[in-house]
Amino acid sequence: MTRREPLNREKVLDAALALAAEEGLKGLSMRKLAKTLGVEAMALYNHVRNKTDILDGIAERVYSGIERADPDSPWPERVRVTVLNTYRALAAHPVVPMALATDEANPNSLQALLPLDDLVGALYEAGFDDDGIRPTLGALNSLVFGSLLLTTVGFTKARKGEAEREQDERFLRRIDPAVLPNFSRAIPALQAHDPEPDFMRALDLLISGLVAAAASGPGTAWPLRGPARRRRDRRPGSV
Amino acid sequence: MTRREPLNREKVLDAALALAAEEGLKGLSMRKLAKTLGVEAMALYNHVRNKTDILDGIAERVYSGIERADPDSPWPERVRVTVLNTYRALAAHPVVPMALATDEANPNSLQALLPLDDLVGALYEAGFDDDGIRPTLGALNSLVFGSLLLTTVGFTKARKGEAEREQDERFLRRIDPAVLPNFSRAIPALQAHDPEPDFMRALDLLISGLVAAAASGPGTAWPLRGPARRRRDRRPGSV
DNA sequence: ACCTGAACACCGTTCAAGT
DNA sequence: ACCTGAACACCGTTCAAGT
Repeated sequence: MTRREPLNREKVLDAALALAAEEGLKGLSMRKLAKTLGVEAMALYNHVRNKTDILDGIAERVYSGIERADPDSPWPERVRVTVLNTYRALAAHPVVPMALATDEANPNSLQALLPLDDLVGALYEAGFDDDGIRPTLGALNSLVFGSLLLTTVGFTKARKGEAEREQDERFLRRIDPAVLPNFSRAIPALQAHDPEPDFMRALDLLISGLVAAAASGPGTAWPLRGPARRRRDRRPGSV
Repeated sequence: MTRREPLNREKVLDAALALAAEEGLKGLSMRKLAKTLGVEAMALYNHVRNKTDILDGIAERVYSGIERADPDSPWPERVRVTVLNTYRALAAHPVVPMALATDEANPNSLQALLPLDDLVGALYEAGFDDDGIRPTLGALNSLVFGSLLLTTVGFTKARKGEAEREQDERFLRRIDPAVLPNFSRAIPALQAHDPEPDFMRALDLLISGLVAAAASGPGTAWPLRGPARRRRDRRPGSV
């Protein structure tokens, strides 16, 4: 198989994204990737520093594809749209959140921070101060990553999955309603659904919490506070 | 080095937890694990089915160490304490959320589902119906996993970290306040903090959203709904 | 019953060598 | 300038062999 044009970084990243979509993060190896490009593994190192560089590259690509929200919309809507668009971009390429979570990739382009900047701006406008920004942003980011990882999990095996699914079935049948009364009642409702609508509802739940916190102003921004295992009537000074 | 007593499953799991705490999920290999036990890698297979079995085993251990909430406390407090205790148990052993996220482990003991059962019970009591349980539980789970993964990330490198930290510094200095005005303003506030208090505040934010949704009753439980990218003046079914 | 050595099929990466 | 082959230091796991 002769190749007219030589390889380049963009072609390597294209192929990496395609291979990862097929086989997941584990299946994305330098050797297999090279094979899809009709080349030996070592040839890749002429166009890419190492595997981390590839993962950083695809993360950067996916991040820069995030649509930005209308800057004139009210802040809760801006939060909602920014976070949802981030979710959508990452959900389309599950390798990226996976690689970020395992620290195999790191977001390292400034452009990728634009949606984050929008988010921070919306939160400032909502009235959160510097100390409220951090946990609030953390909540939004965690929701995105957590949702992606929990629903994306096993997406590699998902297609092989005959035996897997049967094992899950067996596990569910072993559940004793006497020991797990609530969970066993919820099992039918917890079966696989389209993850995006569920994410949207979860996000709205969180945003309604943000709205309540913003409305109550500083000092009372976090209801329901108190140390975890001790009862306390006083609420130690928040924000 | 002579050993009086032979190995057993519990000792293997102990050593695995210890090695993973030192070296992270990547550092936990069968060969290295065997070495810490003064044995060859292949000896482990007499006590454990394979590596997945080890990861399942430590996940099960950590999960069964989750303290349960007082069943007589009001439902929002029960949600808060259950989720917080889950967070704490997993935060003490970051390999576990990591292994679950990468699908290298799967929770497969019924006992591990007890906290989840408590959570579902609290949500039913709050008035969520079957269709509301799923996204609500998803939001709580996602918050826990997302928070753990985002703050745990790089915990392996964290101790090596001189060069790493310097690189982060350089990245932050490259940020142009003209292009990322909000984010650059927030940088000081976003610097590393103790993650647990931030998690608690994020959780309280979400719970206040749950309380609002529960109070508004079925049918209007999710404020701020509406399609993502279209502007809308009307807000369907707000609280 | 428990452990080991050699082997197989994989990894990422380096280095000298080819064109 | 770009690619390759051989090699190094790793993986998880199987299998026959040792005690």
